[in-house]
Amino acid sequence: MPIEDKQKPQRNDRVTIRTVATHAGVSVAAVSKVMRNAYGVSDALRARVTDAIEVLAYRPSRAARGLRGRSFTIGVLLIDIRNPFLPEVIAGVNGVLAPSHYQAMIGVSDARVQLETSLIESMIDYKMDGLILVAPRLPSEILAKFAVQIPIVAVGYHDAGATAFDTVNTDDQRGAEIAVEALLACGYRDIEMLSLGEREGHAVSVVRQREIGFRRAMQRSGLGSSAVIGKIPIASPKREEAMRKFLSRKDRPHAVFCWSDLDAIILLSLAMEMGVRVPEDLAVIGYDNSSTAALGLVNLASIDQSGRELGQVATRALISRIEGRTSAEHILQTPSLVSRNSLIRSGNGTDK
Amino acid sequence: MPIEDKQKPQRNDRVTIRTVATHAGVSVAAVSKVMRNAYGVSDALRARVTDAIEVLAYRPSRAARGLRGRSFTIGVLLIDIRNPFLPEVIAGVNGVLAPSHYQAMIGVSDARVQLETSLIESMIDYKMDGLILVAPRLPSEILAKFAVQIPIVAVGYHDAGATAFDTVNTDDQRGAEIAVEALLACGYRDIEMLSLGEREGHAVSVVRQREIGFRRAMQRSGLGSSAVIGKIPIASPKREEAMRKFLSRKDRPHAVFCWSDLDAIILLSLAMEMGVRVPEDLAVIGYDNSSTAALGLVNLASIDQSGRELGQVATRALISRIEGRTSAEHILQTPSLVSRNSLIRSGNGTDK
DNA sequence: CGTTATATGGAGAACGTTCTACAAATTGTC
DNA sequence: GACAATTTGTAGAACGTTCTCCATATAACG
Repeated sequence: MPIEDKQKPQRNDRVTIRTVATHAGVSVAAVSKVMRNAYGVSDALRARVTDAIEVLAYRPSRAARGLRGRSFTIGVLLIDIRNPFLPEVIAGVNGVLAPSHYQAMIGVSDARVQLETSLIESMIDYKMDGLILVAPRLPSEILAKFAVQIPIVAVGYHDAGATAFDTVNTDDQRGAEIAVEALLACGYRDIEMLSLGEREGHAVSVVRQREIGFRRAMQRSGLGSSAVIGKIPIASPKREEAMRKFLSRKDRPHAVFCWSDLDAIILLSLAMEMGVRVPEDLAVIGYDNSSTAALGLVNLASIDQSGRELGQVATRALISRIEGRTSAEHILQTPSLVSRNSLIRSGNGTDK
Repeated sequence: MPIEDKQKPQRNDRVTIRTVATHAGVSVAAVSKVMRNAYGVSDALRARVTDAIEVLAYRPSRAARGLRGRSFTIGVLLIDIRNPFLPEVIAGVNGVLAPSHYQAMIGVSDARVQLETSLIESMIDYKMDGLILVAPRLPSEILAKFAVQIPIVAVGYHDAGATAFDTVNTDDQRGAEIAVEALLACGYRDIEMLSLGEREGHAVSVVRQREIGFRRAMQRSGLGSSAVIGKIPIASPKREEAMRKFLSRKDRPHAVFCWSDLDAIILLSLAMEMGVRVPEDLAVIGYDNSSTAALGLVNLASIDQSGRELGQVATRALISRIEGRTSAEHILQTPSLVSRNSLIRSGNGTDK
């Protein structure tokens, strides 16, 4: 009688690659080969293994996969889940990923550098196959350091000089120019930009890019000297306070370009409260063309950058990088204007 | 000369538990003990290991951890990232998790049962420690089956009879009652509810609960016979079409309770376009008290359920379950009314 | 000083994959 | 029919943890 009878296959109830192998009467390696559809599998073998997988409803353990090879998961890092622009990006990512065998896991950093770092590290520690970082706060050098360990695509991060990772953006400078051009076309000359407070957003952030575009467009029209950029704090209630101050200024301009719909919509609300008519007293144009902007009640003109498309493009870039590309790619989409009543009172408006 | 010189510690550059052990001059097991602060570690040993971890900036691999023990990650499954209510829940989850050593990973199912299943399975395969499912679509039996494999807390899922998993909800029946009571208090008698199309939302969903509450409150006031519930499709453009039809009805009621702010806000917009005055011609009350509802432009009365609190409570429940609780908990929070101009024209309104 | 508790550290077997080397079987070639 | 080339399948070593035994060293006790 053999002492070595420690062959107790059913100790646990989890179906592993070993269960499949036994059931199909083949080796573990064979099953693995079929899974990865590697070279050297006969049709007969493949069929048997596929059947066994089907019957047992086998799912490979992502944890184990991660330990050895790929985990078939890509991590998405969001700076802030509240911005209605971001869900669009996610939708784009999921759309591209759906037919593939990859899946997305999302982390939310709440714009804290600390948390952002630790989430990126976690995703690396999970052996995820690649990362899409949306509007990250970390400086380029740090990202480059991470990019050595894992393929990275940054979205909403203007660093065309990066060699270690890819970037996908809409041309925010151009977007701001379009906004200014639209205001100019309506006849406004005194145009101000409401931007984000100094401490938010670094040099490569979308905000600063939009400022550059704003300045350039104003300059180009000979209005360079009056190209004022107001800085609005990001958090309540200081934000509202700053906007109220702006609205009640004696020398308030007749047109304003807000760096984001988020701010523009609040500005619209406050304007209404304070009896400032839009667009008669003040024309407003935002950025992002969020779903709220499109509401009849709001009717905010905005610069559209398709978040969905951005997500799609970023995902495709990431996959190509995962599959071996090493040279950096820097993709720039062109934004477009969506004109609405906050810019100029249109025919189908509500002022009958 | 020994043939066995395969001791090449620096083959890869990843700092593993082995690197730490070598650096500290102790065994791998010792380091692991310190990490888990298990029994049987002297202060001296702990200090040396801690130092080594610090110096080497060691991070344990989540993949490896998952394979053997816990991964210190909890999965959050969102039905839809667009609903502004959900970010609040995430904020609550992150808030509770931040000081702990747990981290949240989010999956977005886009309300597809297929994707929801596969995401839950993935999270199990990652050996996550627990799951928070927000408004899942899967039937209770399926969730129970998953709950055998991993601790689960369902949010926005009314199944107080579930024994395998916990639920955390606001009392949606009560919320609807509060809405009706508020409308009654303003003197409205002909009240309709605009709910979600039949095919969306199952018996345990929040929508159906709100319908029950609506009916009960109407019945209680002797208005049971006129308690009409209209069903609005969830997707554009059918949604807008149905709402337009409602707004142009000859027998349109004077007050309407929308199952969600999402719909209420669109209704408000269409009402404005069609010249239906709110609240003079039609009073509207929504549900969720989303940030958009609070905008001065919108000014939508709503039932507030603190998403943040829901997230916090759910997270705490999950952690206690991970730590061993096996009896099911079913938590019910009480929602509250936030009155605004869409309900009744208040003094500080804009109609000067 | 011998015996027994107790505190401390380490060996080594999992966990479920991937993937390199290699063996065995089959086919092709002269 | 001998040999090489090719195809097909398998053994078994990683991967980086956790955690159950064990082996010591030290303290306690008579």
